[in-house]
Amino acid sequence: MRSHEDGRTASQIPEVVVMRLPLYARALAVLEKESQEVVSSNELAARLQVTPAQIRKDLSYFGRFGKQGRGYNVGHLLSHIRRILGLDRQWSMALVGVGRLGRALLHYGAFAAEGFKLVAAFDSDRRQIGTQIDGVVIQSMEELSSTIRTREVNICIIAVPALKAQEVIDMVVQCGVRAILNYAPIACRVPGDVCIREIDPICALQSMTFHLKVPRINR
Amino acid sequence: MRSHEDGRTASQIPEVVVMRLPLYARALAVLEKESQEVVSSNELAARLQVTPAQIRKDLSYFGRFGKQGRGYNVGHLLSHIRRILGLDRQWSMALVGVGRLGRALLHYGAFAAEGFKLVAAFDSDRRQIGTQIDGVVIQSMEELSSTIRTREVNICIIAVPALKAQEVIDMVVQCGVRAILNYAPIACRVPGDVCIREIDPICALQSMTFHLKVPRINR
DNA sequence: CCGTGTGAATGAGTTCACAGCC
DNA sequence: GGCTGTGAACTCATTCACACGG
Repeated sequence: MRSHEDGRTASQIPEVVVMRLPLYARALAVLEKESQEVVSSNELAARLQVTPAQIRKDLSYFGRFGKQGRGYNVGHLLSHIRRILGLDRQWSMALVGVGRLGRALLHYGAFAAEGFKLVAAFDSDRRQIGTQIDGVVIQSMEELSSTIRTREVNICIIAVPALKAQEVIDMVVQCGVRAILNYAPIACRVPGDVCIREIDPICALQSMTFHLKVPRINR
Repeated sequence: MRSHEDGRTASQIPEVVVMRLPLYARALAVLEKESQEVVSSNELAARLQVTPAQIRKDLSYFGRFGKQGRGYNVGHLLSHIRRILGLDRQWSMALVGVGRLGRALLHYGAFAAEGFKLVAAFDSDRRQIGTQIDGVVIQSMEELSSTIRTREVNICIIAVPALKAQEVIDMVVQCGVRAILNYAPIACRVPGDVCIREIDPICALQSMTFHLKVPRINR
């Protein structure tokens, strides 16, 4: 269904592989904190509940990081993966929609801890504009375009009601944002060169109940 | 020919298919609200950014819901999907971990609106125990086991720190919970008959930066 | 004609299995 | 002996294309 090639951007690395790298990075960070120097694909796989072959194959897309007979140096592999993912720098994010969910996200410390800095927040509610949450001043939607450009925002978090989401997404895409973390429960349309990830707990719940439905045999 | 919705064996339906059904349900609910009576796989696909064949194939795992030359009756298909997913009933959830994130989840109205009722909340922080948030009294971890059983909790939401998550998950699994929505940033181990879904915005961000990394050519 | 339902064909992703190196 | 890196084999998922029914 992908509309058409835009050659240049189209990475030949499977998206599933890219999505697993952060998991590897996280596990390696734990090992590093535990002062473990070397890890085998077997050990890493056991921690992550995947197969060792999966890890080796995934890594092989990017280079040869291991030593035969020994395994991977934890620190080296971690910094390689971080560089591959672009985690060796800070990223600037803007939040659109400062309702309950948006406020919770503004307070959420883990983004900054991982190098994702929330530098701006926007809402259409006049009463909120000008107020400050965790050091971020809430701005009007009219200011969105100029602020995103001047503050060089790379990523937008969408936390507006479903009905407004597509419109807001179109706006931020128009401003040159190419990565969107979408909390709105909607299947939205973005150009092929824009990356979007959905956070949708309702869908997650609704797909789990499919399995619960069947009555338990041995309780 | 596939076994129909009430088979009781470990489902032979691909998990990807199950995970798409909630999206179909959501789109159909919108159409129903718009008073549209009939929809073709083509139209539905256009709304959801998937292929029409995908939708038809997915639905064919569960039965034959359409009419040739016409399409699907919106209301009928929606109620079929809801029944397939087990959304034609209420589900009881418990929240473990009432930190900032947990509190935000307790306030979140959409769960209840979709038939997922938060009936209990647990935390290890003594100061919080006994206090009430949105009608739910926060209980101690010691009460978890008995409350989950007496209140017949089907689903647990995990919102505890990463270091505590596996331990808490083991506890709730021990209490017979077979569905877990995990907000803790950890790859956790559950028995094969337990369904778990991860909500992990950090991973989502970290996999998007892979694509951002490449400098934009035409800004 | 139009659109579903579905085998068959294609494509993507995972696992196997082993050569090669430490 | 142990473990990586990787083509080949295999499994799983998506798309095609068309027979069939409204």
